Amino acid sequence: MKIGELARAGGVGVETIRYYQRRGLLEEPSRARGVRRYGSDDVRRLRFIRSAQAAGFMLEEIGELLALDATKDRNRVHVLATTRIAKLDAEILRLRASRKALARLANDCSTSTAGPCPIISAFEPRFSNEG
Amino acid sequence: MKIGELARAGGVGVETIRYYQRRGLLEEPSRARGVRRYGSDDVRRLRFIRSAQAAGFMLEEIGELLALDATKDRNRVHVLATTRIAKLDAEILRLRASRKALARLANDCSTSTAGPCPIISAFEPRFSNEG
DNA sequence: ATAGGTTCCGGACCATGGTACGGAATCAAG
DNA sequence: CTTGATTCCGTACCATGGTCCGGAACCTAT
Repeated sequence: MKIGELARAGGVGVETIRYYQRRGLLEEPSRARGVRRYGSDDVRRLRFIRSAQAAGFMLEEIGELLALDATKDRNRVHVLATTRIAKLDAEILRLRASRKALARLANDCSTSTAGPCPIISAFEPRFSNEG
Repeated sequence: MKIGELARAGGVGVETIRYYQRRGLLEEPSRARGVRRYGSDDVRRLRFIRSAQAAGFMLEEIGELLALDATKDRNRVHVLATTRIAKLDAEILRLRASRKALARLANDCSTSTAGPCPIISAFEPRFSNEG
């Protein structure tokens, strides 16, 4: 299996494989006359990376997950997961607050057809504070 | 008012002001012997930028908002806002999906104390597919 | 006048996760 | 054996929003 096949198997680009190797997420495989040869382990590892990414882990954390032992290092894995959940929660709250404020403004903008745009006005201390 | 005072008034760093000027978000103010002098308009504009950022707009969009007229360009503002809301919604859904999957795994990890870590296993096609 | 704090400026650098480039070598098919 | 696709490699570049650097000029207080 050459790099292009691995990339297709994992749904990523060739450059991404090479990037993961530089990052240490994928090992440098054996080579036949200079050309890297991969096996099913590499496909699994690549899919692990994509799964963990989908769960919100950063590549650096994924590197640590890959280095851990599923049987021995459960505590550490659990810490990584709960930390990541906390970060996801914080980010979701932030986005929801933005969403809410913006939705209200957009609604005001639709209902009131005269005067200055409420969205612009809301951002302008000139209108809301100074008069 | 010099750049440092403006920065403090807006709760940002001096470099951020200069960056916004490079980006065209803040105008280059008049100068006294080479030193930029700012007024309350600049503080308002800076606060506008921070407010719009808090609502999830990117700097490029904020540049457009700043160039628009609150009275004439209501339609355009409304489009920018609803587009931004859609992007926020998509991002929130993505994060919530990650959050949900990860929370379930972390819970499994807490409840089952034997065997391989469910979080690692969930990412490993080896465990879930191949046996 | 002089010391210390600010400002000015372009350009480099940070995180994050890739993507693109260009020339050489190698691989697979005819 | 030739042709065209693929691989290899280091390096530069992309988006996004800044942050830092270093040396020169300026500003303020004493």
